[in-house]
Amino acid sequence: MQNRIITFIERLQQVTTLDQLQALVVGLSGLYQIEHFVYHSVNSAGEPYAALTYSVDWVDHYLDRDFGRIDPVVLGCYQRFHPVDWKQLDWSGKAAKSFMFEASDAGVGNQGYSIPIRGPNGQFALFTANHTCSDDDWVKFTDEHVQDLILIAHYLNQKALEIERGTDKLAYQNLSPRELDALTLIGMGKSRGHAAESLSISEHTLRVYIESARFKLGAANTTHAVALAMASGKIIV
Amino acid sequence: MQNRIITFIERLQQVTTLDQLQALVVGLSGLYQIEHFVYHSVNSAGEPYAALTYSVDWVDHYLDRDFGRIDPVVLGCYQRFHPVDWKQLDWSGKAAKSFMFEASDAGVGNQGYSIPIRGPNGQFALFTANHTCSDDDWVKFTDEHVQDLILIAHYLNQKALEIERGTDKLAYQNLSPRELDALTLIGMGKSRGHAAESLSISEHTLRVYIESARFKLGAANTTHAVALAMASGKIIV
DNA sequence: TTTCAACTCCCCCAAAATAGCGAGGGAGGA
DNA sequence: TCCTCCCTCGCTATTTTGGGGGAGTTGAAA
Repeated sequence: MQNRIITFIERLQQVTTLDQLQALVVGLSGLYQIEHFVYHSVNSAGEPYAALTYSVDWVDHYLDRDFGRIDPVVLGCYQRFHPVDWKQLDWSGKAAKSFMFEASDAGVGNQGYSIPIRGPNGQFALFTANHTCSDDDWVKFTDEHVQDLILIAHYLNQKALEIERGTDKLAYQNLSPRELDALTLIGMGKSRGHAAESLSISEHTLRVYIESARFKLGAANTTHAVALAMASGKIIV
Repeated sequence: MQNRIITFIERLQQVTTLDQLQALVVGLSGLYQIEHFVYHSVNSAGEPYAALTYSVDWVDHYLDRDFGRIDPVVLGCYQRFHPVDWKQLDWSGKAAKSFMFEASDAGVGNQGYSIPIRGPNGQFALFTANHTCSDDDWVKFTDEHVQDLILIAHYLNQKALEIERGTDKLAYQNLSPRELDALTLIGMGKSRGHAAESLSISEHTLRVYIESARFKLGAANTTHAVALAMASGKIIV
């Protein structure tokens, strides 16, 4: 069934707004005869965006309760590269279990398959197929369509980034090489004094870099600056 | 020609070492009748790895001269998500031009198409197809095989990460819920006092969590602890 | 040419974090 | 039962950071 992915790409090419992207994802549901598809993304500024077929109530509830911090799908995929079947995830833990029940009540199917996608500047997105069926049927579906799903995830994210870039108004500040060096060393656990020594500069100069980086990142303190720089992929410790 | 990607995946499944991955990439060259394929990756520890068909001399020269810092392909792809034809990149600039001449002398073809791929913890990889031909022929090839190339890039990176993960020995310490809460709030830029307030505990108690987390993570200070917890996906700020 | 951003260095002092010593109650496993 | 881990709280002294002043060089872009 090569035509479905082609159909999808043809439809995708017509898309120019986030609303249309939402409609496209809803259309996927019909195309593949799968109950739910979810694309959701968190960009470097921490602004979330989603195009999905779940009920509005469930989405509101999810955001309201900040379920992103306990959802095993999100937590599990964040550290993975390869697509993951929900059965492989860690659903033990009280929070995860009660989350699962709530999700189930809200119409989320028992089977899921999620693909993590990452863009520049620490952007992270998930593309999920969700359905209600037996384990065997689900394995059959996923085995048959992994490649389609990977490509759809890729193209969806590409389009989402494309649309967002148009509307992206935050003049994002680039950190200078020295600022990055300083943040990296501090993030590796060195004190200002030691970090300065490593860079062969005075402790004061290092402090200037940290302060400047903090200012550019809008961080409240050094720890925050390191966390923001890491989250946006600017530094790796 | 759906069979080629299937052939590739079949071959990939036999791969268990980095040497075999190298051989697989060389094989791609024959499979698609393209002069060069390059997969190269930089993991979170900053260790590079590459599987490619360029000459050893060129690779050595490239590494020796630290061309990764001026190569327009690397620089351009680092800020992009979508695959990019080399013609779209910025080849102006003295350094880029002389790099291009050197590459050309070393047997690198005039046409290129590169796909950026990103994994967890800031891992970044590039998959490139390189050939010598006319612009028209190249557009024809890329148009026809984008999907194959995207999938190959994805699977190559998946395999590379899989092989690498086998060799990673990071000791896994579990942080308690309160420790995670504390680290998360601190990572979001709160001071100890405010974080304690948010958790409705005394500032002292919060301090104990941070210290305990620091100890478990083997971190030198709070900033380091937050950085380590983020890098290992334990917290999301 | 001017301008601007990045890089480098110095002072002082208040605020915050770290390091050391404690304590006790509750939940769960050996 | 005992032991261990988690959660909670207090005190004091020392070290590290943060915020406020400055000032000079270099190199690239406008």
